[in-house]
Amino acid sequence: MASRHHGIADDLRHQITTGRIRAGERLPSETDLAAQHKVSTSTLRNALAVLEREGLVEKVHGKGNFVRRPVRKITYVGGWGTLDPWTAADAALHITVRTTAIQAHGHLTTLLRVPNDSPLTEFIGISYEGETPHSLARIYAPRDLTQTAALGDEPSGAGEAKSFAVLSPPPAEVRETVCARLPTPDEASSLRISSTAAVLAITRVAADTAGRVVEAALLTFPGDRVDAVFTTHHVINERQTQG
Amino acid sequence: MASRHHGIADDLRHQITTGRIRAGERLPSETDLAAQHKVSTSTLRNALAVLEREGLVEKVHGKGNFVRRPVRKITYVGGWGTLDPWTAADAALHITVRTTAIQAHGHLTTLLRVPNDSPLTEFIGISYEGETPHSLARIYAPRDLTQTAALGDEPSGAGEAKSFAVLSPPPAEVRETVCARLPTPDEASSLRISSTAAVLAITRVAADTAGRVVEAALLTFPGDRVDAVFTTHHVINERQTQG
DNA sequence: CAGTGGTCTAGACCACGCG
DNA sequence: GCGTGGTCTAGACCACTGT
Repeated sequence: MASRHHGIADDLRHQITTGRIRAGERLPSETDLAAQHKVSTSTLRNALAVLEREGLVEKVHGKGNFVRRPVRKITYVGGWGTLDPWTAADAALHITVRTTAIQAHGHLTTLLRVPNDSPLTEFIGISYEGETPHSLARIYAPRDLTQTAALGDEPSGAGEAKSFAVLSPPPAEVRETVCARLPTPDEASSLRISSTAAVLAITRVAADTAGRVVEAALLTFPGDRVDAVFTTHHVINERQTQG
Repeated sequence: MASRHHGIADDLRHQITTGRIRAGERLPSETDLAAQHKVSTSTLRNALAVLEREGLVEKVHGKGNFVRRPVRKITYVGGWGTLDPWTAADAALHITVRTTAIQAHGHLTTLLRVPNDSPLTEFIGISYEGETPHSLARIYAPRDLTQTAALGDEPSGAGEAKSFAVLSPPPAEVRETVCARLPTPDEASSLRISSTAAVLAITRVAADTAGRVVEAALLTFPGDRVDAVFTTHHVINERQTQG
């Protein structure tokens, strides 16, 4: 055994995965667990930290440690998925969106290729599957493009969850930059994940045929809940999907 | 200040980013730092853990805590980049590859769509920029396809570093599944990153026009060193890059 | 208020790297 | 052997949640 706390983590993990302790249930208090395993509370807390990083346990200050509901893997489909973007057409998804009028500044001007202070619409969204958050989105678009087809600010159901897409016609070019990192404290609490768990961050920039950027989306997903898939078709003797 | 150890982390981070302590240098011993900041060693170690997660500090058992060289961001280009895959055509890259003959089993049979025990060639590679590792690759291909154009097992220079591509002609379809997670202990030590830092894992499956899988690659990158970029072009009235 | 987790202490002892 | 980080202890005290 590598170390005492890993052994305890193994034990608890076994109890969780075999259903001895069920999803949503509270674990015994850290004091009790420490006593049961005859270790100090700090050692026991290290064991819990392992499980928390693995996404098996959620700690709630003042209440206890809870077994997380097993993850349902979601697939983000790249390239402005014309198919349903969450794959989870069946999952009971619901989304809350807040819309704000803002002005371009900082990175946004670079992403959208617009001058400083140019008018934008900002959409901030969180999607949930039941109680569990699965994504955070901040989407920006030039304001003159968001008059026609706009995602309403009312919560929408599963079928409409078009990857937070704001525009109806697929743009000519979509460029997605994917990055793995630890969540900011804000993201960790919004997504209810450990601040030491990995998140998948996607920056999606969509442009029309004229090269005008029509949307920039900053998407964040818990790493243990979503994979992103990108498919490229190469036509004979021709590359067509490389920028 | 959120907590004592965050304050100390802030202080040390400031000293590092302003060059007060330079890249590659060793920090004072934990005992000394604890004394300087008038905290217990455990608190000080928590502070260092913060910096380690941020990728600023590398801990080496028995030797000390070292300031990591600042990251040079590398871009992985998706879709079987026909352009240079690392973008870092200028970076002093070098790669070591180990080639083995193995037989398909478990997940590999699914990925490559071959029967159990069918003969494969396995390439295991690590690429370095100077001293710093920046990718791990395990590549599998049916053995009969690896006779002709094979990546030599000799270290190769920057220009040749075709994203560990084993085959010369671009395949008809490339499907890349991207995922953010914490590294396995093996990956953490191979990549010399904290086991609590995020990695970007890409599973790339390439098929030819007949639908035969010609290569499966399992790639792992330190999250703080690489982004992956995927570009999709939609031709008018037609989607052509969606699977 | 009682019960929970969160932070911190001041040590002990072990494991690793290097001369 | 000596200096380093790694693990662990047995507490104290603080902060949050519920009644």
